[in-house]
Amino acid sequence: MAYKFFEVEQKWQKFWAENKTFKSQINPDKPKFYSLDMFPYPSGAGLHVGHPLGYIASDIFSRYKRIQGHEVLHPMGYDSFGLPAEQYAIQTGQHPDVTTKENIARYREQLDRIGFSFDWDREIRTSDASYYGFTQRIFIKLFNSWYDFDICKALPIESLINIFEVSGSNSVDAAHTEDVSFTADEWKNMSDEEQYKMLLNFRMAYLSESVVNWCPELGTVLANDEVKNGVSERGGFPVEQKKMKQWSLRITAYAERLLSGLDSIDWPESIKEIQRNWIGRSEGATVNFKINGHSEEIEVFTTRPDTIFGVSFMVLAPEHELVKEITNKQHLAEVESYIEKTSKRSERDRMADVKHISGAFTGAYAIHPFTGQDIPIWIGDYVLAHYGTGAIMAVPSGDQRDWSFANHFGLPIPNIIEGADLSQGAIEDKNAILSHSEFLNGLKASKAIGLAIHELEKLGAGTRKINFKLRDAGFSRQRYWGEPIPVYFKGDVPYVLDQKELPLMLPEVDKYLPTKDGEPPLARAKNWETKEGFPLETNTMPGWAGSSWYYLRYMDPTNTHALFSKAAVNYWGQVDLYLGGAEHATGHLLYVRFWTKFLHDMGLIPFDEPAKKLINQGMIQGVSKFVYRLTWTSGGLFGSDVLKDDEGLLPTNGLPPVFLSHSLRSDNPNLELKKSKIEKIRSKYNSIQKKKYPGLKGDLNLLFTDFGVPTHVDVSFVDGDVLDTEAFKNWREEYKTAEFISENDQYICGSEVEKMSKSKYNVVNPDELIERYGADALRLHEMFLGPIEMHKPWNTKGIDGVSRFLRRFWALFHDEQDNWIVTNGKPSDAEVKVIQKTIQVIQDDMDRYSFNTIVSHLMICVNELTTLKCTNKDVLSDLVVLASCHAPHISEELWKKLGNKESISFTKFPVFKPELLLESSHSYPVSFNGKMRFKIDLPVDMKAIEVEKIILEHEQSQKWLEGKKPKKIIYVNKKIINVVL
RNA sequence: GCCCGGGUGGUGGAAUUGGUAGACACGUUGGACUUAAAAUCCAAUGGACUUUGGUCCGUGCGGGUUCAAGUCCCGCCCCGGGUACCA
Repeated sequence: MAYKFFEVEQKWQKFWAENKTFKSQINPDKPKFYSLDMFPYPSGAGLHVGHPLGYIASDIFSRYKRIQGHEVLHPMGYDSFGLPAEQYAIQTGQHPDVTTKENIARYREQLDRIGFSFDWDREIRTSDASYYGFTQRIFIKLFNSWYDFDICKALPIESLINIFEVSGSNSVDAAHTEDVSFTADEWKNMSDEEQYKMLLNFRMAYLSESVVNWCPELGTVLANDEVKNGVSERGGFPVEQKKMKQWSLRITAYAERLLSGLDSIDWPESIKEIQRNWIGRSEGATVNFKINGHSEEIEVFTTRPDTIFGVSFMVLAPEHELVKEITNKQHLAEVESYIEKTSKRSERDRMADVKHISGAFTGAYAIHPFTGQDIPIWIGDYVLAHYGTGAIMAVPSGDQRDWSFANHFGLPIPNIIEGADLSQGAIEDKNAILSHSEFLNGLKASKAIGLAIHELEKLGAGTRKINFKLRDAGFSRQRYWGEPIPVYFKGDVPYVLDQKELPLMLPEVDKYLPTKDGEPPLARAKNWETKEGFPLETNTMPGWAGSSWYYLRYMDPTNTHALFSKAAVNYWGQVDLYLGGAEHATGHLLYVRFWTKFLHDMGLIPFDEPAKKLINQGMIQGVSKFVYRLTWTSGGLFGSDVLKDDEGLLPTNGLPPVFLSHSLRSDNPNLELKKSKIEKIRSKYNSIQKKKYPGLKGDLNLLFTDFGVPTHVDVSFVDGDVLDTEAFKNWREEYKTAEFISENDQYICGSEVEKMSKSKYNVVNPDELIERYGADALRLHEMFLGPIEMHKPWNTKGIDGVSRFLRRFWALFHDEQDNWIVTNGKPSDAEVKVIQKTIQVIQDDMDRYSFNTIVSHLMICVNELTTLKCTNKDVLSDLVVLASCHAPHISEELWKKLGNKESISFTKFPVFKPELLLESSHSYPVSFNGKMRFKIDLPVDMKAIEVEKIILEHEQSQKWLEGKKPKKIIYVNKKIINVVL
């Protein structure tokens, strides 16, 4: 009798749910372990086999930590605010809350079937008011805070007011939007409203008119990380630059800490690298250039102040605020037309057109701080307004872009590099030696940079400066389905709601679209104002708001007074293992670090990084299958060379579609086969058509080189590469009469690895696999596919292997009639060795998150115990525990049958006893000059000198020694012997 | 272009940190059991020679270090990801 996975799995899933087996609590007697999955957005499509991959891995590890004696927090929830539900609402009028709840129910059902050890009592949903009320509370905290660069910490805004009152703005280095300067007296002379407005410049959440990524198609702005290649990440719609008043969070204040914090966490190097690039720290200097005939100065940022003597012109971004000021009359027309031209070009056009050099001369000149020479000031779109200061000093000898610009416009290229040839391009090498550079002559960049800054500082013309690419995070979305921002306006001035008024509930609206005047959907809500009648903010928060702190809420999900209790954060602490996709590198994973640092500064949590260890699970790709429909059978009127009557036109409507098997697509070597098959179809078509259209003259002329149009076919109709033609015919009405040009009586499909998606019909649904093979088999198989971090195509065939393993596992405990055959008593030495070896390797593999190799070792163990005909209870008990993380259902059942009352989750991981593995003899591989030649069995405790003697006298050795004496004999771990000749 | 990863049988992938390359599985082939199929079990399975005892070659390519290299070093090629006038 075979193992009946269906009953067993249902039984235990029910048991775990009813007994709340995986409930976690603050337990000071036990070490804690927090294992977290990135919570899903509940989309309408449900789960495919790719989704649970990470959940299975984290579940395995959670179960492992549990039986290692940890109190494990392993929660799950839903990131349930988001665009798709809203798009669906716009189309159907269905409230996003309704669809979201339906989708969640479906997700839950699917998740439950896989046998996860989640503590469902801690479930959270970001779209629940009981959750987003606290997200709003964090926003208020951000609004009421400022960042002090002197102590590198965010502080309550009151402390900034104190500083202003005592010593004005200049004694403090506060993160800010606009440069301002005032004394304590000036501050005190401001009205309350003036003071309030001034503070807005320093808050961690601030409102500003800024250039944003506007997506007209989606009707909302997008964050930088939501734009890929100039189009929206979701939907791929074009994105424009637009000036809008919107909320931003001052993430740039944390740039330095976000960067240095990466060194303290065990995250994949690739993610850290992406974040480092995104933050984009560069060290250099700002240099101020005076302008001939103007009072203003131009400030530039450069990483190479050492090349200052190579400056031969300056370039401002077309949007630079000084451009209009300094352009003289002769050049005004040209400059204005250039600005006009560049402003029309979208970000995307500019990106596509990098090599085209353009610019215009303003007619103004700057003054070199050291030489006093005149430097022409140009504008050009290769200088970006939003990086650095929006202006550069151009050094054509040391920067390729400056060189190209100079070359294009015939500007001088002064040489400041010893022995350099500048005819082909700039010399960017930092090891080059400087010349024609006064006090920097003969130096390399490494020395010269510091000296140049020093001299600039002496002149008051520059200062050391660190610059970041990271931009503040836009926080307004013109959307309905998101957290309302808890802000109201008195005139133009924003005020936050009092904490007591939270949650600010999402209002009902008649439509989920912007208003006629282009206001966001919330503007449609009735009475969208405070009790006093002040209008509320109509923007909502972006998708990443709720996910930036959810891991903290899991610790204390039902707390109604606070985000979480002190006791809970102190006990559970950081996430120990965080599993999720790498696509969130510059989004979620950066924002969650930002909010964690902020909440840490507020004294709410004792740590300032969210997760110690991060693993990115790879994507499971779909293997799409294709059929190839002969072009002339795709219906309609054909007037091509392919199909002709005398008039050149033939109706092919109603003729059966014909599909060409994959290898017949190529002419060789199957051309003859293909010809004869197509010939058959041709005569058949002719006779049908002649009957149908009696007046038809001539025959169909068919080309044999028709390769067929590749068409996606549902992967469930394909076994290996062979198409189930009957299932295919029943798929769609138009295929009912389909004919197939097969090879060896089989229709072979083509295939390609692609992302899993509904439209490609390559989605493999976990439910069907569970029905057929069981949840344990699915879990084992997903792990067995390969290392967790790797992208890999889904391969259903392999699931037979783990399915067989489960049957063999079951068969260790049962005879053919399913009778229990486990025996008490002392295990044999061989049995002990097998299980001890397995305990050792599985523990090692667990500790390095190598979940795929554990499956192999379980298989090896079961195979070896089967060979030994092991029925010993102690050995088999250990084995069941080892298997319980990957295959919990079958293990739980066997555990019960072994006579245990409690769930296997409450047992202990088997103890590895190395002394039980000691061997009395060992098989030594013997090599000569590194090449393995033979093996020899010898006692382990034999002395080295005796071993050498035996080996050298061995008849096999004579061949290699040829009578000579060996130079050296090398032992590796006393196990491998290499004889050096 | 720049910055990260990676290239191992027909396939997915092992190789505990320089020490018996190809574990484990899929697939394929042959066999057993069956009226038959499925299921199950057994055997073979990197390549080339071969006197059947073995021998040689093999981890993208070319060099190097070492008694010993998939692993370390140098120079290429290819694939995947990130990023892109970032001064």
